[in-house]
Amino acid sequence: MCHPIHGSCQEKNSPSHPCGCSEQKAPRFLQPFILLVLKDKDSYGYELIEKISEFQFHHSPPDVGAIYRNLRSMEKEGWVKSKWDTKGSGPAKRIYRITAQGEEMLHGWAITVKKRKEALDQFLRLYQSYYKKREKTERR
Amino acid sequence: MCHPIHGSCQEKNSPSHPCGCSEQKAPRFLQPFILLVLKDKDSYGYELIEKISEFQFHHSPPDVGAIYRNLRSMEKEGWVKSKWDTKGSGPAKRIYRITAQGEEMLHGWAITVKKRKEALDQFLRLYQSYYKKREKTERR
DNA sequence: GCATATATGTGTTATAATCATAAATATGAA
DNA sequence: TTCATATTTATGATTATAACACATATATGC
Repeated sequence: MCHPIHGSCQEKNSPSHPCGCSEQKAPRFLQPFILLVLKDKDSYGYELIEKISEFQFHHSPPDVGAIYRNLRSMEKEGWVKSKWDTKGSGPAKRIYRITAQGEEMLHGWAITVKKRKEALDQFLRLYQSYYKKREKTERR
Repeated sequence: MCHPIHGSCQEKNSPSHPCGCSEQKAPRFLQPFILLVLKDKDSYGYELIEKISEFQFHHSPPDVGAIYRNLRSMEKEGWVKSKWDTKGSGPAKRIYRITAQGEEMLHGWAITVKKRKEALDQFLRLYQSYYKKREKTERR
C-alpha cells in the first residue's frame, strides 16, 4: 500500500511516484482539498470544514476528526505548519500554512486528481453511449 | 456509513439516495466499472480484471480479491447473476450478467460519478488558476 | 509427470472512514 | 454570576475498505 501520510509508501522517488501519492490505488481526496484551500489562504480546522463543504465534493461536511487528524499528520510529514492564534474571539485557533513541501505534494495530487477525473469522464462517456442522456429525464 | 455491497446502508430509498450509493462520502468505483463492463457484454472475473485495467482508472489492475468479492456480494444483492461456463478451454468460468436491478444501480452510480467528476473539475480549475498549467512543464 | 496459464476464491493485516465523546474558551442571556 | 450556547481542538472506539498474500482447481503443452 502507498499512502504518504501513514508513512508506508515504498519507493517514494520512483518515476511512477512523482510525489509519493500519484500512484495510489484508491485515494480519497480530503488531503488535496485541504492543501488547495491552504494554498489560497492560511486557515484552521474549523474553517477548513466549512470551506471544504462548499466544494460540494463532500455532500455532507467532512468528518471533524478526519480534518484534525489529517492536519496533524500532514504537519508531521512537513506539508503544513501551524501556530496558535490567540487573537480574536472564541478559543485559540491553530492556524495552518502550506509549506514548500506541501506544494510539491499538491502538484502530485493534481496529477492523481486529473487521472481520476479522466477515468470518470471515460466512464460517463461510455455510460451515456449506452443510455442516451437517461439521467436528464429519469432523475427522481 | 453507506456502502451497498456491505449492506450497511440505511434509508436506501430516501430522496438523497437515488440508488443507495449516490451519497457516499468517499466511494471507490470498482462496482460501477464492473456494472458498466457487464452492460456491454456478459463477462467473468478474470476477464473483468483485464477490461477494467484498460480503463486506466486503475493504473495497476484492480485487486483480484476485490473483483471476486464484489461480484459475489453484487450477486447477493441482485445486481448481477452468474452461471458456470464449462465450455471452452481452461478451468470453468463463472459468467456474470447484469440484472435489471443492476442497471438501476448503474444509473445511480452514474449520478455519483458525475458529481465526483464535477468536484474534481472544480479542484483542477482552482489548482490551475493558482499554478498556470504547471503540470505541463514540470512533469518529472 | 511437471511447469505454466487460466480461473476462482479466502485469510489477514493495514489503513481509512465514521461515530461518539471530551474539553476548553469566549459570548450572551437570564 | 451562573448557565446555555457557539466555537475550536482533539481523542477513543468501531466498522469498512484496500492491499497483500496465499490457496485451490483445471486444462495445455512440453
